[in-house]
Amino acid sequence: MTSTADAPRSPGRPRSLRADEAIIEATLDLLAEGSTIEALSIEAIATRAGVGKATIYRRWAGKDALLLDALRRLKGVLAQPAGHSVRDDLVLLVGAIGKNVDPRAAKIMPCLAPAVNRSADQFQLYQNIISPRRQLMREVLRRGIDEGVLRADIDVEVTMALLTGPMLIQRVLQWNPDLDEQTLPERVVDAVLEGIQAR
Amino acid sequence: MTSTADAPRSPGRPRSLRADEAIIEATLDLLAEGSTIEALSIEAIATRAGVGKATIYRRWAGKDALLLDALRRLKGVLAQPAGHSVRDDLVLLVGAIGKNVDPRAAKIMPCLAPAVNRSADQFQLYQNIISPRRQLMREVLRRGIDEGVLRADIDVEVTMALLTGPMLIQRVLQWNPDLDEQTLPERVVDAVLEGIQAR
DNA sequence: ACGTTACGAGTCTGACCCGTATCGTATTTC
DNA sequence: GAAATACGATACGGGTCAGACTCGTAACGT
Repeated sequence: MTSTADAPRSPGRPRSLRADEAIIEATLDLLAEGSTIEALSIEAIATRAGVGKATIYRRWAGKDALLLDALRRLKGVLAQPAGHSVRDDLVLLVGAIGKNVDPRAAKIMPCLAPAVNRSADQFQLYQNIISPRRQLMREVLRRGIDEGVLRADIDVEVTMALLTGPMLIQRVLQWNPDLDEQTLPERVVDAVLEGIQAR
Repeated sequence: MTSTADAPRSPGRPRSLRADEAIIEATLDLLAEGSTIEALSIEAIATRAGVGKATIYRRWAGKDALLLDALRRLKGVLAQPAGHSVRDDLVLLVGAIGKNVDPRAAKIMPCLAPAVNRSADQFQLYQNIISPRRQLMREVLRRGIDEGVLRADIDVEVTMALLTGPMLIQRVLQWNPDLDEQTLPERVVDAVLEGIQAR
């Protein structure tokens, strides 16, 4: 959506790539600093980026379009499971939940929760981001079943929720301040693997 | 914070209880209809409640104070586990997650996620609401350990996250649209009890 | 009856914001 | 060098909102 020029040749001054960058960065910075999505104003972004408002409107139709591009920048690379031990792969994937390359992401993510449930567009964007990660975990679980490490009768989708949920509520909602986030992935995976029932 | 009169005796016209009620209800209605917390204006609340703005400012210092009172109203009664089967009690508690007496609660809850992480006050309010529920689940788990139904070496806090997380991400974030919310509590509890590992 | 306080409705000032337009200037192609 | 397009800055009309204020009225105590 941005101005990546594959246009044949345009006369006149070309758009500044630095302005593109500055606008996106300013948007993410402001969000990470505590501004909520709707409190975020184009004016504030322009000021922060050292850019005129017109420069923003020349590139994006409005706040939504800009946010879409800005948030796209946030989604980190997918974790790549090693493929040896199912248990270790799951620990890796669970540990990667809510952990993006950009440190600002952690602050921004909780803000998206409301938007996600109120706008179909944003819900779609959200699903686009998480569904490849779900797929990754799904494959590891299937592999575990094939290898006989996991029971064949488990519900894969429920199991994914089982693994993802605890990590997500902790990282996004700070559900239980006393839980140690560092060791949580390991403990979650092991607990789900072994169950809690006496036997 | 409201005007519940335990003041000795005040001269003049007493505050209208109906106004209190109408204001709170209007606030919750507007939130449930899709307004976000910060898009919510005192003016809109006053209009909706059929009340003058001054009547609101007479009772609350500002939007935050009003919201605090309004949201307090939302938190439903605690589910009361029967105390017979640990498994059934857990299903009950897990099923009660995010299910409040007020149907508006489901729509409003996701909006709180961002607020919770940005304001210490609201984080405290949030913890106040969920910590008694956590305690309830903790007791059931401890009972299970005492009765020998659950393993003695489980980490109770992690186990609670295990049970709560999947339900919460589903109800609040609609994490996986394909998961059936009705049967989820049962399936989560059983999966956590039995584990997914082949044996 | 009278003072006190609350009521709904409305007004007013000062913010802030959106999205557009218009400056003078800078950078590119032809 | 001329036309075209970009730039940052700023001004604009139109809008919403917070809070404090003012009405005339209503409900309470003494």
